This record gives sequence, structure tokens and C-alpha cells, in this order.
Amino acid sequence: MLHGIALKYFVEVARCGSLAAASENLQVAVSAISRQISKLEQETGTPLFERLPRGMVLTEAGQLLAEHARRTLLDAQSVLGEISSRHATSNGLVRLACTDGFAHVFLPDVMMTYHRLYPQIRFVLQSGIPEQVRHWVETGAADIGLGFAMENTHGIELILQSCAPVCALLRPGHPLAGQALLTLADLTRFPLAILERGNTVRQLLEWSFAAQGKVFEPLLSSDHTSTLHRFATHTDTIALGSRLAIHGLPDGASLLAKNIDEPLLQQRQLQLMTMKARRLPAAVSTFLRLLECQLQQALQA
Amino acid sequence: MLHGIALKYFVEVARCGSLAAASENLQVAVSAISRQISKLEQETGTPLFERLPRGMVLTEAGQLLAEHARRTLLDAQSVLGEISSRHATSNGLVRLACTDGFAHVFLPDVMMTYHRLYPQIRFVLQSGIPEQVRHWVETGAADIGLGFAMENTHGIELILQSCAPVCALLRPGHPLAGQALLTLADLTRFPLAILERGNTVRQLLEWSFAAQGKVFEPLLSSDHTSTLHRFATHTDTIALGSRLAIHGLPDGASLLAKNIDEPLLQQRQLQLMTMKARRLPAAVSTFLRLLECQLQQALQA
DNA sequence: AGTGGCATTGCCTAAAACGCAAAGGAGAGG
DNA sequence: CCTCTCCTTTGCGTTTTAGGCAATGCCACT
Repeated sequence: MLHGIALKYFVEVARCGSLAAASENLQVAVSAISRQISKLEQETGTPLFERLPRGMVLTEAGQLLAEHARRTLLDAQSVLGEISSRHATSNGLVRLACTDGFAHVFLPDVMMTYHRLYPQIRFVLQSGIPEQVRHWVETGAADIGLGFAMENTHGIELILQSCAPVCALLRPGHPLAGQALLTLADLTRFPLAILERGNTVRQLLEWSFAAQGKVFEPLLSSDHTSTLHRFATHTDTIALGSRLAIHGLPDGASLLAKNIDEPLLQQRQLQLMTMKARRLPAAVSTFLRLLECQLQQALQA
Repeated sequence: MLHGIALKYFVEVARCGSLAAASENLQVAVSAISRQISKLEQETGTPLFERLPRGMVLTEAGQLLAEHARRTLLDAQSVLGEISSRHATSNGLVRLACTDGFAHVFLPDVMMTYHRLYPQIRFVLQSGIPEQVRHWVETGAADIGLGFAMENTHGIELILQSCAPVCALLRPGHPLAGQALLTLADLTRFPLAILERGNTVRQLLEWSFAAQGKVFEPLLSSDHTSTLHRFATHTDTIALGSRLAIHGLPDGASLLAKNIDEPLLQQRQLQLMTMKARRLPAAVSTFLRLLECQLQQALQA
């Protein structure tokens, strides 16, 4: 246990938003949890939750405490791991969160490289829209996040940030394959394939089209990057995405990435992130270094 | 309490090196503490202390846990502070550790500047030899450390590191005041004033003299920089120290800092440090930024 | 061998956590 | 408007855990 059960209960309640749900997950009576929360509130001298008819939600003070608690529990877990097996990198789990584009080629490649160095380390990868990725990292559900954003984020530790403009991805035989730079007008002449709403690409594209009074009606809309790519490699459809997403694809499936002459589309930032003020387990930390390194290489290529 | 008492007892035992002493400080029976320690060892599955006839000393695993515990407890304290008084910078204590040279002019000046911005923040300053400073920061007895070192340190978060060669400090009327650069031979022709053993200046000077087969017999040896300065401003004695130590002294007491042509003396590094992986209280964090800024300015001057 | 400084163990008491059941509140829906 | 449902909180008896005290064991030092 190391740390009082109080904090453990507290984070669970914060996570599920009600005593009842937490009681279910923790297999502990509701009353017990209720008392622990009361105790915490007494100790801090402020209410940590707002009591709503349908559950409990963190107050401002509660959020501060929740952050502390999550940091602490994660740290404890990592330290216990390091203690129980003395070799630094045998605390064997790296939990990654990323937006879809990285999940198919880039991250698997990095994981493979890492795996050759430390075969006993396991991975968990979760992909989602940028907002989810950010949230997972912030709450410690993932160790490392890789995604896109349009503005600078706070409440998160930024390991690396780099401009990652939205590109047009098209097959070598495409009519536009000869042009180095495309315009928005070029895009309107071909069917488009793009990620669902909630992703930065989609948002930026919609803004760009709206700014020029054009309607944006993609032929294909999916929540999987690979769907788009597959489609684009065999048709004249133009997929919208990032250069990194196709970096390292097998030659047979290769796509070309073309820049698009539209300022809005340049605004996208790639972000590599971890939880703020968190001490990472050894395995995560070394993986992070590798990832950062490979990311920089890929960005330059 | 927030966190189980176990960790609290644990760090205290680690700090004083025996159950008996910890029992005294905590006002808790020895047996109670002994049981908490046993419980921790059971939970981690490894002994955390080596039992010696004269007390207990941390094992390797124990050290890992102790670091975690200290991080956690400090973090908890800081979060509680932030909660109880919601304004970020009202958690009112900044604990500084530095080597003697900074304690007289430089740090007081920074504290004054800070105090004008946040009048309710209090300070604790402890000065000592570099080894102590480092230790205080490492164990969380101080929030921020400012000192010198000869090699790169680990187990500590380096906020800023900069070359800080040992200089000769002499009064404007001194026979050597005209020279821009002094040699070791110059130093032998005048009485010297220098800090006690354990400080980097002293160490480097002794090495330098030894390397040239000279004996090192300072006229004045003190553990207070100001003693040396006072002495040097009114005699032809040369004080050894850092440029920063005299930065901002009132004109009447002013000394000149001269570089010395001796590679060994250039090796000294100034280090601004905090505990590794620790989340600092808001007040400490803002003070640190100010300090860092002023330090950079002073270094350029 | 004896002594003093330590840590551990056994036993008992005090305090804290837990579970169950009942009570109190506040929307949702008929 | 009343009831139903889904919450949380409270009261009470039981169980678990921490604390204190005194006895024991260990080891070095004299």
C-alpha cells in the first residue's frame, strides 16, 4: 500500500465520478470510501468534490489534490518496480497514447527498435483523437503521448514540439505528382480522404475551405489513417495527413507527401508529451529518449 | 497525514540512522516505528535497512524508497499549501542552501527583489560547504541550492551550470591592481586569504600550488567569505574567490576581481540545483526563475 | 563476563477502517 | 404531485490495525 488508502480511493472516485462506481471497482463498501473522502476534506480544510445529484465532481482544490495523488501513486508503482527487480529497465511496461497516424508505422517501428534492446519490456498503445491523448497523459492513463495540437498546451510536460503541417498524400502515378506544391484549389479537383472530426487535420481543412467559401465534402472519412492511405495508393483520391504517417511505409504502398500552399494548414504542431512533474519509470524514460531521437530524425528526413 | 504514517516514520529513521533517535523525534514508541518499517519491508519484499549494532542504514532499495518518500512528502506539503490558500504564491517559505560566497551580497539582493514582489514569502538560508549544500538539496532539507562543484553531479536537478573560475580579489590600491591577468607566481608574493578546507576554491588552490611544487600557506583562512573580503579591502592580502561574491558590493568596500593564468583554477563550475524529479511549491518555483535570471545577468557582467 | 545501546517480539489497549442497514436529497418520469 | 431511482451520508457493531510497555535478543566494547 505504501500510501494511505485514502488517496487511492480518492483518485478512483475522481476518475469514475461517483462513490457508487468507485465502490464497485474497488470492491469496498461505499460508506468506507465516503468516510475516507470526508477525512481528506477535513484534513485539507476544503471540500474536494461538489456533490451533484448524479455523482461527485472535483472542485478546484480537488483537482490539485488529484494531480498530486496520481503523480504519487504512479511514482510509487515505478519505484516498487525498480526495487523488486533491481535492474533499472525491468519494470516492464510502457503505455503509449497517440493519434491514429502514428499507430501504424512510426510507433511500431520505434517499439521494434526498443524491443531488440530490451526484449522483456511490454507495450500498451491506445490511439484516439488529440483531446483524448492529452487527457490520458494528463491523468496518467498513459505514460507517453504523441499527437497534434494547434495551440500550446499547459498542464502537460512537452518533451518535443515541432511544426507538422498538413500535407496532401497522393500516389506516385497521381496527376498532381509532378507538382512540388499544391494549392487548395488543386484539392477541390480531386476526391479527398481524411480523418473524422475531432482530429486536427480535419479541423484545419474545414477552416481552410470555409475561409475560401468552398464546401468541404470529403469522399472518404474514416477514423483510421490506414484506410485513407490504402484508398489513396490505389485511386486518385488525395489523403490529408502528415508526412510522418507515411514515413517508412513499404515501397509498394508508398505515397508522396506534398506541401499545400495555405497558411492555416501550417499551424499544426506535433507534440511529444508526458505528465507534468512526473518521475517516469526507467523503462518509460529510456523509451522516451529513443522515441525523441527517432522522431527528430524522421522530422528531418 | 494524507500519506500513511509508514513513510513518514521511514524517512525519519533514514535521516537519523536509528529507531531510537527517530522515536525520540517523532514522540512515538520505538516498537511502533519498528513495526511500520517491517511492514514496509514486507510490502516491498526486500530489506530497506541494514541492521548494524549502532543503528540502521539504508540499503540500495531503501535509498530508492527514501527518495520517493521525500519527493512525495514534500510534494504533499506544497499541494496542501496551495490548496489551503488558493493564491498560487502564498505557500510562504523558500529554503535556500548555498556556499558562503553567495550568502553575503548576491542572494540577499535577489531575496530583496523577490520580497518586493511577494512580501508575505519568508526565507530560510543555510550556508555550508558544497558537499553539504548538495546534500541538503538532495534530501529536501533545502528547496534550492547554489554552490560550486568540480565535476558534474548526478542525483540532482541542475537548473543552471556555468564556468566560474577562481579569481584573485584585491583592493584597487593593490600593487597588482594594474595587471589584467595574474599568475600563480604573483600570488606567492603576497599574503593570501582563502576559505577553509572543503570548499572548492581551497581544493583547487592547493592542487595548483602542489602541481608547481610550491607550498600553500595562506595568511588568513576562514569559513566566512566576508572575513576575507574585509581583510583584503584594507591590506595587500589577496583573497581568493569568485567574481560573483563581490558583485554588487558597495563602492567603498569594492574589490577588483582578476583572472589567474592557471588552467586548474578555471575548472570550477557554478551550479544552481534542486531536488531531482521534485515538483516545487509555487513560491519556490517563481523564486527560482528570478534567481536564475539574476544569476545569468550577473554572470554576463 | 558484564554493560549499554540497539532492535525485535508478545501482549494488551486504543483507535481506525469496514460492512450493513437505514436515512436523507434531488432529479426523472408517470 | 407523487413515487422511483440513484446518489451520499450516518449510526452501530465487528474486525483490523496502530500504539505503548515490558521483556528478550544481539552485538560491540570494556
